[in-house]
Amino acid sequence: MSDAVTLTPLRLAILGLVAMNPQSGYDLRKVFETTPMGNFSSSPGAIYPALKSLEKKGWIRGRTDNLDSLRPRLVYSITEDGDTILRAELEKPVNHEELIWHFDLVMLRFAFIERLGYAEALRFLSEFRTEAEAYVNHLEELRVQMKEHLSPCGRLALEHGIQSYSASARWAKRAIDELSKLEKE
Amino acid sequence: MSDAVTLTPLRLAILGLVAMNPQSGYDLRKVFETTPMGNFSSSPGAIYPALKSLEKKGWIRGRTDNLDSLRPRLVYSITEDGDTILRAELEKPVNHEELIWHFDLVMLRFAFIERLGYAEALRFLSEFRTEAEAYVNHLEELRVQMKEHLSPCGRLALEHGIQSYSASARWAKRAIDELSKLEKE
DNA sequence: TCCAACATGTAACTTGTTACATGATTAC
DNA sequence: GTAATCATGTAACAAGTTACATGTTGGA
Repeated sequence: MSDAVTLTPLRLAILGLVAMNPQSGYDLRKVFETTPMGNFSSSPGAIYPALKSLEKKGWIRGRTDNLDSLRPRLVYSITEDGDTILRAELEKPVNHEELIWHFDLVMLRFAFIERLGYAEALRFLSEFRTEAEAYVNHLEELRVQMKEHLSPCGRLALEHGIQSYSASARWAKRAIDELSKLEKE
Repeated sequence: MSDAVTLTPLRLAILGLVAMNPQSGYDLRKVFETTPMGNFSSSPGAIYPALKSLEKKGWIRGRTDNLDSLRPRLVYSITEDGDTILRAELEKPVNHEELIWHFDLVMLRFAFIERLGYAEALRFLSEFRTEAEAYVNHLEELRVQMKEHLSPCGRLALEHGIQSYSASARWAKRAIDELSKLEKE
C-alpha cells in the first residue's frame, strides 16, 4: 500500500477521534451511529479490524480497562507515531482533486485540525476557500459552454454543484473571520 | 447480495449512461475522467468487471462494433430488464438516510431522472426539498443543544452542514419552479 | 426472568484500487 | 518511426458489508 493511501477515511476518522480522547471500538461505533460523522462505517466488521491494523502500525495503543470486570473494554489512545501521522495528514494542503472527489475527507480533516492550533485551521480554510472559488468559476464556465448541449436536468445538476461549492466558499470566508477573531484573543 | 444493494453507485452510473446512449467501456471511462461524474471510478479494473456483471444479469447487452477492424469496440446498450431495474431505482423515494449518507447517489439519480419525464423529476425534487429542509432543522437544533460542548471548529463544521443543506434545499425550490414552467409548455 | 444494551470479534463475500499486459490506430 | 491515444482486459490486494457468534450487565 502506498503511503498516501495508508489512511482511508475510516482510519483517519478513528485516528482523529482517538487522538481527541481515548476510547474503545464500541465508543467509536456509537459516534458513527449517532453523529454527523456517520458517513463512516459503524459496522464491527470495519471498525475492529481497522483498530487492529492501526495498532499493528503502532499509531494507536489499546489498553484493557475494567480488568476486574468480565466485560473488559479495550480503550485505544494515540501514540507518538500516530500523532506524527495524523499531524502530517492534517497539514497536507487542500488541493483541487481532494475538494472535488473526496469532499467528505476534507471536512473530516477540518474537524480535527483544531488540534494543530488556529493558525493551521486558518491556513486550511484559506486554501479551501481558494480552491472552492476556483471550482465555482470552472463550473460556471462549463455551464456557459454546455448551455446548448445540456438537458434541463443536466443543467440543474450542474447548477447544484455551482451553488453547493459557492455556499462552501462563503462558509469558509465566514469561518476565517470568526477564527481570526478567536486567534487574536 | 440483497436486491437493494444490487446497484452500487458505479453500476447505477453505468446503467444510466448506457441507457442515455449506448457506449463502450472506454467511452464510459472518458465520461468519468472528464465530467463532474468523475467521483466514480474510471479505472479499467472497476469498469470492465462491472460491465460484465451487468451483462451477466441481463441488464445491458454488449455488441461488437467495427467487426472488420482489428480494434473492435464493445458497445453496450440497455435491455428491457435493465430499463425496468433503472426505472425502479429512479422511482424510489428520496429518504432521509440516503440524503445524508449517500448524497452523491441522490444527485446521480437526479441526473438520470429526466428519462422518466418531468412529473417524476418534480416528485423527486419535492421529496428532496422536504428532506433537506427537515435535516437543516435537525442540524440547527443540534447546534443549539451542543452550543456549550462544541469546540470552535466542531461548531463551524456543523454550520457547514447547515449551510450546505440549506443551499441544496434552495436549489431544489428553484429547480421545481423551472421544471414546472417547462412541464406546462 | 428476560430483554435491551454493552462489548468484541470472525467469516464469506463484494467491490474497487493499483499495476500490469496486450495490441491497434492515428498524428506528427 | 514513434509517441499518444484507442481499447480491453487480468491479477493481487485492500477495505468495507452483512451476518453470525459469544458472553456480560443492568433494568423492568
